[in-house]
Amino acid sequence: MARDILVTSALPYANGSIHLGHMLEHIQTDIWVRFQKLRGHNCIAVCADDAHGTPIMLKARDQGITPEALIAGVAIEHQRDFSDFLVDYDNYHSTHSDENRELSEQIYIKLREAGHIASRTISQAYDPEKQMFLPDRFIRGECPNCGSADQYGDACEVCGSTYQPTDLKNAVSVLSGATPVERESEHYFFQLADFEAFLHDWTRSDHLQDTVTRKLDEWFTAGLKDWDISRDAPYFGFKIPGTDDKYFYVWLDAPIGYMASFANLCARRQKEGDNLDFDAFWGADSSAELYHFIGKDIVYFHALFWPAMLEGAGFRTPTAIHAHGFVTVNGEKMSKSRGTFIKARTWLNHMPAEFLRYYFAAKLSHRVEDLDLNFDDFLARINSDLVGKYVNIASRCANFITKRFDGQLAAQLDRPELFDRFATAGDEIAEHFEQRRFGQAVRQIMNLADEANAYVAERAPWQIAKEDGRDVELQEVCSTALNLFRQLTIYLKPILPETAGRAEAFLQVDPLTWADLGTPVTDHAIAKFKPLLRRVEQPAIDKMIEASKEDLAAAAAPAAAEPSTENTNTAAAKQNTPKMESADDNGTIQIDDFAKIDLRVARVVAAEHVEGADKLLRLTLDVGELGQRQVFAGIKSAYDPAALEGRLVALVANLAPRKMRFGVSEGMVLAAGESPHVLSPDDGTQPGEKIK
RNA sequence: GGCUAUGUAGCUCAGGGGUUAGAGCAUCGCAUUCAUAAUGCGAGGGUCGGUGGUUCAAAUCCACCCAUAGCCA
Repeated sequence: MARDILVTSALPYANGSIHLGHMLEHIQTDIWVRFQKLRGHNCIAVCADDAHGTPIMLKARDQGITPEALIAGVAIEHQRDFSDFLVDYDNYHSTHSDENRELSEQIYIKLREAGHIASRTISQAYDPEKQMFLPDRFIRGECPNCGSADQYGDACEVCGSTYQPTDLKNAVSVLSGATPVERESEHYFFQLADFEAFLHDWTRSDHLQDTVTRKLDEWFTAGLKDWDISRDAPYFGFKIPGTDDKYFYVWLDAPIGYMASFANLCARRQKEGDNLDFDAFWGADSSAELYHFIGKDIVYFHALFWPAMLEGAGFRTPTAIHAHGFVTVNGEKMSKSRGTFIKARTWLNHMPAEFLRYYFAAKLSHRVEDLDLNFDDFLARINSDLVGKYVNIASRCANFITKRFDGQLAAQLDRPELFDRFATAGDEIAEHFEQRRFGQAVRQIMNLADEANAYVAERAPWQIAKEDGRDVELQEVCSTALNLFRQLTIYLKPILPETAGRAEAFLQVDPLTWADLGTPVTDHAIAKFKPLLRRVEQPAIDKMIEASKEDLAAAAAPAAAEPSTENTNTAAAKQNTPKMESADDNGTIQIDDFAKIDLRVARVVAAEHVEGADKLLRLTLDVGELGQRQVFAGIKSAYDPAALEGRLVALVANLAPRKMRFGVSEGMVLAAGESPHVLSPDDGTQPGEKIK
């Protein structure tokens, strides 16, 4: 029976680029989701950018743009990175969205009405110059315990003691250098202790890994405290209903972003005439499954606050939280100076996405453990597993079929019992995938690949080929091997979707699913074999590490004195603040509103028809400093693609990327009229220049 | 500092109170030439972070220590 499954990855924070730490999570989510889809289940994956909080407000301020413009640009970048890593979300949204505002307010109000929200006045460090309250990480001073200089407001990196920011000696604001003053402010608190009994039970009822449950015990032992869910203006986020200058803390509305992204998907599907019911997945009595993939650093948000919020507001709670460890590179924490802080884009510039997918899969377990990306191991593993074992099976047999039998597979197999055993192995492999023991699944798949190669060695088709009268045998042996290869392709498909696609093209079969395991392809024409994967070479790895170092040098210049609130892996720390506002309901807008639209000159690098699309052309645009963009424009009726190449056009560069049937569209080309006429800047402008 | 994890062959990892501790890669030998220097067969290599304890028996349980990672509303 098909299961209804909703899966999420943690929302990446919208103040920086996606890196390998993020990829560990998004890749494992994607593999699991693809596996479920391959098995025929109704599995939906959603994600979003986490767009609120002090760091984003300050970064936008630094760059002289609105937070909206900042997060719109980051959204485009994030979605391109995921898409190019073959991570396929059914919807990718933003926490700064109407859906999220509505749901956040709704949940807050329900919690308040149920009496779970308290308010009281607290005293906090305040920057009199910047006129804002300071999150702990924005204050530095001397440790009250050991006296070490230049320590953060929450903990000393030298002696390890933790304290309140007000305890720091000679404290200064990181933002202005001013001495913080104490100031009082009213804050709102979520009374977590109201849910003590519920959470105690929930955390030990198979929703969590055992180690996570054990870790959470300390929270119960210490006693559940109130959770501060408000922040003072200035803040970038949602205003709390019934207040003028209080905002939801970013961690309040971030997980609600899962729901918002799903709600957004429901609305989209509805427009397409497809019914996807929000309540069927989120209602208190939902029978759908709900899984959150997260990093170990944000366990308590997802395993305590989040279920309590959902319970308190009358929604269903997660089926399970899947926590994972962090990425290390060559045995050490990712390091910018060593060139091992590798961004997703840098990887893609030097290495196929699937190689990282395979390597992560090969080493992932269901446990909360860190995963080491060791490049020597990586190189050996990709080349020997994928090229030497898996692809080699097809590579060494295909030629006989092509040259001696005109590409035709035999009518029956040489060893059907071997084929059957490969199919039977699927039960155990599926169970490993299901339980997220990807490493064990891969190990088992590679054992099968070894067996397939041993079979070929044993039957030695190259020997048979030299002897007259053994043609049928030759054809059957090679057909058997190719059918084993096809089964391995099914097993690897969640991990290597692109390679599987090439293998399907080689075998000339429809997209493979798990259900195809038991039936061999016989009496069937295949295509000429072309290499499915290329080996990894050491120089490519060296170049990637070099490029990561250069990345850092380039980023260091404009970065300025902003403390990093995101740790090296998943999105984490979020903090306080400001005011934005646009308003005006009379139809006019302010110059600030116009400034939100990032209009750019772009040159059409390539234009082509899109197969299956009536109105669209696929444009590849050079946008100067913003790089290349793919845009789908509805101008097929008016333009011959060839005539567009080389032309300058006007591009809305910060339009949220939109996933279309044919790919992701990363912007909008301006055009006028019914049979559209593309607007062109005069000659003399350069791609990437701002239009204002 | 507290807590939760991790520490097994050169590398990456399985295993987990009981015969000689496993795999892949790397190394060495042999075979093979169909294949992207791919494949097959075989060999060498570790006393399982350290110390102490429980037990007839510990890599496997317990305590402490060391190293590493994360979290501390």
